[in-house]
Amino acid sequence: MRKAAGRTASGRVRGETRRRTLESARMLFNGRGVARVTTRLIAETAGINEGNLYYHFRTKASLVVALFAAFEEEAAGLAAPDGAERHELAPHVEVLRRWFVLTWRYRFLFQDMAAVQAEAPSLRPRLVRLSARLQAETRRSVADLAEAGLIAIPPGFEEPLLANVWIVSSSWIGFLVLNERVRAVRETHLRWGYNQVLSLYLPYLTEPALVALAALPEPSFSGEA
Amino acid sequence: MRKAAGRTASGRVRGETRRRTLESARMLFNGRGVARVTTRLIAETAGINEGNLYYHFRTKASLVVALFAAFEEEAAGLAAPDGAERHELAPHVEVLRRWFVLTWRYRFLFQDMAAVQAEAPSLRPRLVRLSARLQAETRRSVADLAEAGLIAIPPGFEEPLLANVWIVSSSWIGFLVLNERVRAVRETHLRWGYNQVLSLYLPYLTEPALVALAALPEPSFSGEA
DNA sequence: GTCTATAATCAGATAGAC
DNA sequence: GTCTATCTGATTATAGAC
Repeated sequence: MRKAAGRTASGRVRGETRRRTLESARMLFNGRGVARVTTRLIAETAGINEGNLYYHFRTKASLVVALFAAFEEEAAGLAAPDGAERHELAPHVEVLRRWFVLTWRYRFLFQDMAAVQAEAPSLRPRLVRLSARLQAETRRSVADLAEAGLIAIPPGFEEPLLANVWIVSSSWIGFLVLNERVRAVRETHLRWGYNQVLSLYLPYLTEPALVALAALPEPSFSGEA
Repeated sequence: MRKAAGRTASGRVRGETRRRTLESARMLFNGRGVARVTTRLIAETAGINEGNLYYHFRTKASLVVALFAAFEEEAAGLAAPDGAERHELAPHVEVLRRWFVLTWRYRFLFQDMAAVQAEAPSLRPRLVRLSARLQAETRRSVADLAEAGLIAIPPGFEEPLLANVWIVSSSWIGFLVLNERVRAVRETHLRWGYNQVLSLYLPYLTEPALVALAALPEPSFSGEA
């Protein structure tokens, strides 16, 4: 029997095991936190043997690193609006929405940041850089909106606002998990978090911005696991 | 040689070992997270043997539970202003300050909530209750201030604000740890977090409240470990 | 109450056959 | 690439002498 193209000796699609392992790890990390997920469980969930897992990932930390790299790559595509769009509200809001969908898929990175750094200390500078980049882009967004007369932030209020945006963006899930009995978080929850962040900006939006915001269609948070 | 009153056969003050063990555990948990602190390290820090630690605390979880109980007890003393004070700004702000000092001492409970619940699942309902109680008191504070004309929150803005107050109050430390190289956090940091929470209220304070706030003396966050 | 073993468990990781 | 078998080390916890 001839080997099909792109398949291994055991008949699997090349790269499939690696992909499935990462996917299992991501979902398990999201659900129970990095520290409480064993390589055994990841292998089991991926339908492979633990020894095989270690063939693809020589350490548990390298799994975490690989997932972070995937997140980083997706996050790189999330730039603040440019050109003509800079002075409109909608594109800025859209970036926020996309950021929420992305961070949701990798929520363990934010909910469980301490465990992530304990497991893979080498990620620290990359986490710091990511956070810095995103805060810088948020700052630019706000500046763009201010230029366009869509937001008006009194002097001295901007820095605390930006910090709170980051804090709420990365910690709202913990609130839900504690306060509601949220096990499987769904579209409603994602929308809830998004609205929490929006509510931070609300007091500073000008009348035209509020009108534009009300006119926007409800954002979609199509339910990814 | 006669045994001094209140001392054990080995000459220690009664209850001392237990107290020192708890204190060591609290500081280690604050510094490195519950999951990364071993009973060995706690015993070492407390200057006792590991076997001895297990004489005082039969499980690691019971250490966590004991610390939570201590926190709960201190938190019970933190009630929202009552009587005539209800309609003044200062007492409400003072409660916020005291809350910050307290949560600082037990910050591992908030920074590391997942690990706490993993270690001592029985704490879950107590954590939920505590969170509910504090949110209810915040809600009452806001209602009192609104009655007194010190704060004016548009309809629909209150619930998101209250949630954000909780989120920022319990997650601001994570922001600092990621963004600054904060190892030993000090008075400045505590004040920073306090100001972050205050900044959430700021857009809704009325003119008299802003005047009263400006007149208040700088709050003190005397440096506890 | 405090110590010195030591047990029991379990996670991460490796060796080598297939 | 995948599996079986096994090692190593760390960590919680216990038994029993002092």
